[in-house]
Amino acid sequence: MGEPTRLKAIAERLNLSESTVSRALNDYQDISAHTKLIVRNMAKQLDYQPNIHAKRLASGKSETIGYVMPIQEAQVTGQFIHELMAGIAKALAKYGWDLCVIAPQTTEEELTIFKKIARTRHISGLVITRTFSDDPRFQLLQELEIPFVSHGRSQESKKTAWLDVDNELAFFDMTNHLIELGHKRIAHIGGPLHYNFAYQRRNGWQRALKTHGIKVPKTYAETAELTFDGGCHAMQRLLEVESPPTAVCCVSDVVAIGAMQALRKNGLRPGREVSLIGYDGLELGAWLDPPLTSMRQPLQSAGEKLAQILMKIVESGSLPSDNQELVRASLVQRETANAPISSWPPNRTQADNQ
Amino acid sequence: MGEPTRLKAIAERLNLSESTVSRALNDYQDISAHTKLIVRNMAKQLDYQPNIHAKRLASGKSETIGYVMPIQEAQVTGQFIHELMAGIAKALAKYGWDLCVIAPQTTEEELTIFKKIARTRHISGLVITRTFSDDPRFQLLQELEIPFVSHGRSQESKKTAWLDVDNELAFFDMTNHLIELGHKRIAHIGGPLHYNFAYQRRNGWQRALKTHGIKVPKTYAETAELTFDGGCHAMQRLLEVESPPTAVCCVSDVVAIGAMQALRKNGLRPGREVSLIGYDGLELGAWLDPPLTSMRQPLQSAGEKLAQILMKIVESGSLPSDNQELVRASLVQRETANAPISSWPPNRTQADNQ
DNA sequence: GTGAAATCCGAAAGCGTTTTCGGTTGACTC
DNA sequence: GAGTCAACCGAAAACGCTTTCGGATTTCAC
Repeated sequence: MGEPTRLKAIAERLNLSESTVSRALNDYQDISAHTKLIVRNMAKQLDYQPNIHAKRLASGKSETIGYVMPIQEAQVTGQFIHELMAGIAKALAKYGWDLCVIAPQTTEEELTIFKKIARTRHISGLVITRTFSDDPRFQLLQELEIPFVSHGRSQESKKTAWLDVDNELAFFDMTNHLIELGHKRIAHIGGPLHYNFAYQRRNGWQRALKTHGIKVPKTYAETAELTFDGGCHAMQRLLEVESPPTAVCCVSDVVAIGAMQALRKNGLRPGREVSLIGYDGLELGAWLDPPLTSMRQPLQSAGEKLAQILMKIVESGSLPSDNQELVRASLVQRETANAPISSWPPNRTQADNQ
Repeated sequence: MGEPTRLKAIAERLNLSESTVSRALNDYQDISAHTKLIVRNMAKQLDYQPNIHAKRLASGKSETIGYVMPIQEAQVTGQFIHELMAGIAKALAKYGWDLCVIAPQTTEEELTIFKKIARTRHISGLVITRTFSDDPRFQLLQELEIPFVSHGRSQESKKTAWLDVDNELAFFDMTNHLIELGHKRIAHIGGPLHYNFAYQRRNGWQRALKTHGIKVPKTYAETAELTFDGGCHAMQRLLEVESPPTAVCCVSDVVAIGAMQALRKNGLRPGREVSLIGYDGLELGAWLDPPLTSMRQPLQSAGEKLAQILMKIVESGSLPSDNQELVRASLVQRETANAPISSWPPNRTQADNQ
């Protein structure tokens, strides 16, 4: 392909200095419109692409943002991550920025990498996901003065930029949907509360119940690992309480799928005896029998927004005003959320039944 | 955090020149062992991290490889991509290389990006996946002299580097497994043949049948889109042929899951009347009822190997000897592949039954 | 017609590395 | 003691861009 075109080549062809050409291409104010025009035309003609390393060295900017890919701990996060990354990459590409993937194996390694980035500055901003209620990354990144935006909040994120789904509202909506279907015995299978979203989701469920004056036994607030087995066990426990629920709000689709399994093992059909709603809107939920009703948040657009927020922060050097955004999840109606049936629970009392 | 440490700082502290320090850190032969030692110690003490842009500019190397993230076309590729990327990133991190994600929206855009990379050279090598039998990328990348390695082969990949699972062998193994269970009426739901792997997988199935002298009607070779619906429809067609199969080899898990659905709709249970084996080993297969038997290829290690092969190519400037590698998939035994039962197919003839 | 301001561009100094090319030592040979 | 050869290290030139600073024009007001 021969040597790539350099600034010098353009300058020589046009009898201009390299600095003029550079400023013309970067749209400086002290270059005449005419000069800009001929420079740009020549650049296009020669298919000029600046040497990115020279540019970044000279300008001190890296135009690269890093995405911290979560460790392969929870299940089926792949789809989630893929969509989010696609969105991020898309938005960055528009501005010629690069997306660099960081895949730490442990939390300690992650923090070490942050420190390294703080010194090298070859990555000018980070997108982090999978936030915890008590997440050490927030403080460290602020100390290191690394611009970042998180997908999901933390207790530490009062003054940092984030984009999050309104988990509380999502579960409020979800629970209301079940109430509208006629359910009163609505349980919740939540996640470990060190996940910030688990905390919020449980709150949304509780608020909906309270709003409608529905009281449920304490045993209806279950907690599970965010896995198939976790959901399965939690559902099993719910079936063994004195008067089991007629509907369950699950913290994630995977947990819900585990819960479905537990129902089947007990000879019950999801959506008949016990309604179930998951969260994540995984497409695989549609392939189950019966297909899983769920809540879905937009991921690709979330990725795009994350990238935009972060680029703003990097460029301005400070937090822009609209640096925190809450998006609303929407219901994906499939077949596991229906009206309660009279034959369940078997030992149902008259009072419950009214 | 203050200014980062520069080469200069180390040089001044030790009364050495910058060039000596640089060469010491890069392990040049003309620097004494003693000097190297003190330089390295000082570098560690000052927590020196070279400015990557200066380094890349001066050396002309970018130490960055790109991963072309497939477009969101087929389903549940997310998990697949995630694992592969994790492997790639892990291997690269060991050598301080960066992983840059490229997410083209269309095939044309992908090719345009390649051309741009060829000029800027800010990415020194590419990993591509989702290869097609007739894949234009291979020729273009060779023309542009961009080092690359593919996950999966193509007709064009005779002289390029790749890592692939032995699809043919996998389906040979898979089919043999069914034969050993006693099946003779073994069908295949394949994918569109412009996918190279679809072609190979079908061949593996055919070879196993031929090896055992088993003849099946032409109608047993089904083709489906790589989606849930595709699998569902293909299975439906298989159930409608004159004497339906007792077992089906599916080109992917998603297709197999679709096939399961079709079976259920016809009142049949996967693994009882009709055995089913998928391919990909998705963990979600384990959550189905019944859990889906499948074949699994190692992905994380594949990612690592891809990275290693590519780094070698980039560094050596030519193809190393071991630039093509075939890995073997292994059976994930779950519950949809069992011995045939006598009551199926309903109109079974004596000859079939022996 | 003069001075000031505005407009436009070039020279040159970086940015922080790598790498080539010589030069200075000291050891070793005869 | 002159010459040879390693072994080490420093000077300086890249690498290709950005950005500051100042200089040359032109424009404008008076």
